[in-house]
Amino acid sequence: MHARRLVKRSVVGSRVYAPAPAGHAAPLAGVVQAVKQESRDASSGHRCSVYTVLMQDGTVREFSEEEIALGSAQMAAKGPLKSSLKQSSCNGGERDGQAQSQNGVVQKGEVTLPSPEGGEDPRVLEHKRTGRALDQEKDHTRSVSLLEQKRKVVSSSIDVPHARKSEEEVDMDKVTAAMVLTSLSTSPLVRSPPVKVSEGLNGSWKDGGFTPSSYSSSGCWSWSAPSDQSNPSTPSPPLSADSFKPFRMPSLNGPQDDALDEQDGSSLLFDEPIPRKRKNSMKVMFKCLWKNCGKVLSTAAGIQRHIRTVHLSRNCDSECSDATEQKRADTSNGINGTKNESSSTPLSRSAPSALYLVHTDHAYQATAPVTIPSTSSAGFTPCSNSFSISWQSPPVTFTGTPASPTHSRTQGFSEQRSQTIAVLSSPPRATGSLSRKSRGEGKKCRKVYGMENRDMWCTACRWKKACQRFVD
DNA sequence: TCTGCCGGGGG
DNA sequence: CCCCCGGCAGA
Repeated sequence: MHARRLVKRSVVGSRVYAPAPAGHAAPLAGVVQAVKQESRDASSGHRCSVYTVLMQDGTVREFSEEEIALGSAQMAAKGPLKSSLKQSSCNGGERDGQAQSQNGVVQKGEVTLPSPEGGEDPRVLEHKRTGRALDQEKDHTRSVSLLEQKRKVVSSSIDVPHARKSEEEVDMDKVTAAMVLTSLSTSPLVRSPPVKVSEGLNGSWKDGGFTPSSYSSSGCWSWSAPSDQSNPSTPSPPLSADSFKPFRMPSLNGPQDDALDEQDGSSLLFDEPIPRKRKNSMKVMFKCLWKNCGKVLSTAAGIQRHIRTVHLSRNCDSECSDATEQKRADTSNGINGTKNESSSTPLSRSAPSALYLVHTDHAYQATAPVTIPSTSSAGFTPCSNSFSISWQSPPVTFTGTPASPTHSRTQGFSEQRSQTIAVLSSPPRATGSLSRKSRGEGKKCRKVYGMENRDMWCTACRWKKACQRFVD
């Protein structure tokens, strides 16, 4: 991912020549605005990229890599981009390109250290070429070698955009403006300002400092809608795909981007308000993400009722007796469902849903349980002045340290991804001395998935322990 | 006999 | 700590 971004970054902003549209004789020049990777064949590493190009005439078009390369070929003198594109993908034959782009996994050494081979870091070359192109176009007077030097310094650490920026500033004015326009017109997402993870999360989520009351004095973890005035230091529910990431970080072993990549559907399983886009222009809706449901309601109460009645078949507001409730949900949800109920059933009022996606199937896999104090009422609770939602927490035992690096060991099991940290507070089963726990009669992983799908079993089942997924 | 899972053990 | 598995015991 790093690598992919790297390459993209090096292409974005470059001037390219796209094939002439019908009726035009000459290729059109444009500026690359964005690169999309389209993986065609994961096994062979063959990838194709789609380049969004802002054309001379102001239109934005998308070209496949071949097209752009062709465009470049037509303007033989302007080779630079082609060469840099080559690195980025499609011709997966090149070992370098492959190593960098495949699987989105980055071998740190490869990327951050200067290339061992006598020559230059591929990126240096690429950059040099790009730089030359710019020279041609804008009479850039910087010498290539200086650039190279600079580049090498940078490449010995993490490649960061500003290194490039400093050297292309002039050009970037124009390009940046174009990019902004383009992204505004094409991107469905509103880039929300980066959340201060360190303040918002480290302080309270990690290190056992996790306290339900640390977010607001009212005890409600809340956000207001639609005026979006969330307290900067208060983790708010996910606003966009982007804003998901900071929240997930702590639970996903820090800066591993590939870990982030894995997150996707699983993080969307909550009845979260559908991302609000712009101030005053969006209505907050709640979508039921219960398997095969997807009902959308406009109020939290509505969705709450919906879940209770439709999915949980119950009307009680009372003591949603955590454990049993959770078990029920577990049972009816199957693999992916365990998270749904974290919204329908109180899980943790101060837990931003997105953060607690990782859950361990079994208590004994976790460390340092933290007990969340119980509160009486359940479900969504409107707070006083602004519309808000809170997850009231039943006596839930949080097993596992949310931010523990060791906890997020990658195991490659799909199940792991769909786990949620919050595990039921199983009322201490078989309290000590007592005899063997009576056999649960519910379906267990073994029954459900069968021996052939052992991979899909919960960890406990795999270990022949008491099933944690289909708890009776 | 099948199946859940406890307890023990290997790495 | 993670994981596997022998073997017990309930269905």
